[in-house]
Amino acid sequence: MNYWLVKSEPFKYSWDDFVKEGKSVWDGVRNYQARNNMMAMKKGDWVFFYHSNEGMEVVGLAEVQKEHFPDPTTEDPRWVVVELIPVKKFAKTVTLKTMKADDRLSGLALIKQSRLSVTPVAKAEFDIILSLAE
DNA sequence: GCCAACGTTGGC
DNA sequence: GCCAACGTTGGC
Repeated sequence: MNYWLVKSEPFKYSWDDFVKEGKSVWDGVRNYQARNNMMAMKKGDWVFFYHSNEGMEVVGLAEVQKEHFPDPTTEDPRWVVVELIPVKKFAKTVTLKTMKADDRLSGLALIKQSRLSVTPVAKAEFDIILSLAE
């Protein structure tokens, strides 16, 4: 079981859009590192849903429903997508500010590589963020 | 709106 | 294969 974090700009695709649709094919990723992370996702892995730009906070938890398959939005065979389903919206969102202020989260890939749209989350980090969300 | 960080492209 | 130029992302 692995843990991840995906970013989305809420005015493009928000948590509410995600819940409304009931699932999401995570397409449009055009970065090798992010792609590699998606290829490492397994069905049942948990994924934090983070709002970038506006909000800058983790808003909910998703689950990997389908492991990687070719990105239907491009002919280019290099790119893949995964399918995610919403699990739950957090009672309390966890802001970037909060995570940055927490020493235990100083190694978080989200913080170290702020431009990467799909990042891994260590189990310890996952547990900490989850505890902050309740 | 600015700018730092970083990835990609293309000329040599 | 190097590196300058350029584009994009995302925090502030």
